[in-house]
Amino acid sequence: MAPRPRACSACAVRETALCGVLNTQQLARLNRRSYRRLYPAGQLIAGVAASEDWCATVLSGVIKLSKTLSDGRQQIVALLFPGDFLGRPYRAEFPYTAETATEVQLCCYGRTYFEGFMQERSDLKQIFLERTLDSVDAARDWMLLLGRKTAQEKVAALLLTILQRTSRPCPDCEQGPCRQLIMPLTRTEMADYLGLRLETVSRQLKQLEAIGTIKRLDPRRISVRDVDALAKAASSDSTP
Amino acid sequence: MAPRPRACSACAVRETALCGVLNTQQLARLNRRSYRRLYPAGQLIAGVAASEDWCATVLSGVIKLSKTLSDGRQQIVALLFPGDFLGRPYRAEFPYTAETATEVQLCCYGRTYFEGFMQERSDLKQIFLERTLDSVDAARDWMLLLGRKTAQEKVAALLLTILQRTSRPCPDCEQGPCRQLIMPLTRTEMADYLGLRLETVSRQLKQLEAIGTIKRLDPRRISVRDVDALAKAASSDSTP
DNA sequence: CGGCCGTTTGAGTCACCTCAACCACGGTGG
DNA sequence: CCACCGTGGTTGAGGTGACTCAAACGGCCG
Repeated sequence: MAPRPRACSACAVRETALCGVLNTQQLARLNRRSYRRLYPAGQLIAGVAASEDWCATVLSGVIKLSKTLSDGRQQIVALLFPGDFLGRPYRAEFPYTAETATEVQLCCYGRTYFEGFMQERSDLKQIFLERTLDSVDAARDWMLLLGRKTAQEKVAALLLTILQRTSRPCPDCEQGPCRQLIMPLTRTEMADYLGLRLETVSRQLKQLEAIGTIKRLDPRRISVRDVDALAKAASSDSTP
Repeated sequence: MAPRPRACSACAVRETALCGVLNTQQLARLNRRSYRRLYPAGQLIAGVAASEDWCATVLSGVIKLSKTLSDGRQQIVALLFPGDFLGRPYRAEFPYTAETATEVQLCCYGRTYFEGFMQERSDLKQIFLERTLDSVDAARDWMLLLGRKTAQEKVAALLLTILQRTSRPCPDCEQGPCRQLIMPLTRTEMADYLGLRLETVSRQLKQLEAIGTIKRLDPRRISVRDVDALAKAASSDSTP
């Protein structure tokens, strides 16, 4: 459940994670206070009730952050991919529910220790700040989607996001406009992220397939025949 | 258009703004490099095309940040009230459209100067970071509203937000459960913030009045008869 | 084989949108 | 002083995109 830390130099997210700015010596210090955790898919990581005194870097897998209304209505407010940061520094309570969408591996640190480390290493804090600013932008982009886009555009936009965050070449047709993606979310989760019902998501996927933009290989695997058409279907905002 | 700076000690947002953490000496230094701007209501402050090299603290009034799709669909992604920060440090492009909802007074600084000042005064940067983290939370709260709440709940939630951010005692009935608010937004703007149409906003306001939760004094002035009922109508999230 | 889970598909409904008329208010100019 | 607009808000009638309910499908596992 908590394997011993391994060398940061061999870390899968060495360049993309926050700690990418640290030199080897600083990295070694942080490493000594870090520990790994492995969660199966569909597991609660951090709730709201429990005050969370730790934070982490995602090494592998996908985490969903969600908020729930008292009557059960749920909204996924963010997805965390490898290299992303999980936690809420400077605050004991974590204001979301964090659950694994797939199997997830984390590199964890104590929250206050990490805060102290940021205080010392101002460049780390700087990167953290810039990432937080990016999170604001991402959340606001998604607000535009939730408030103003049609079901069709929402589903297309989600496919695009997944494609960008987990780019992998399509085994059939190397490079070119065709790409394959593996959806880390169930239909219900996709709906909870898009502010839709699962049936609507399913129907929109069918329609995107009907117009030739994508092809469903199986419920989880989707081949994007035409990335440009998908981007057009998503009305990727330009904010001119 | 750009009155000379005045003493920070007499500033209306002295305690609530970012610069509240600075001591008088540091404040004086920042003050020397700041200048004020006054905008009438309904004015474009900062666009997307123009690279913005300045940022500011809101002294008075309300600013809306919005994003627009190429076909004109618009979503307001945030409202800025007195004491709030406007701008995007560490980036030349400002990713939103900023417009005044009411008359607005700003205290402006050069963007790179402000960045340098944050670098020196790490406690300023700290506060800025914590505010940015709060912005993420606020945006995600609104995502829940946009994705999962009904028109009725959305309108109620907006009234609550305005009430909280611009609390003023009701002239008729001092304290008690009754409060009055002055809506800084038009119906169209309310709709753009809530992901609705203006007609729907108008109808929901009527219905909230019909059930006795609010009373419309005139289009801009609303008396909240029962704040608890309004909070209930808004399904204020608990995330249990 | 049988049950379960996630997904798909269909039919009917409804909350919100669209279109359109009307109203109240404030400014302008004859 | 009043006729004339223009703007923002309200109200009504009708339409529709997404939801609701329900059934059937397919893969997986015991």
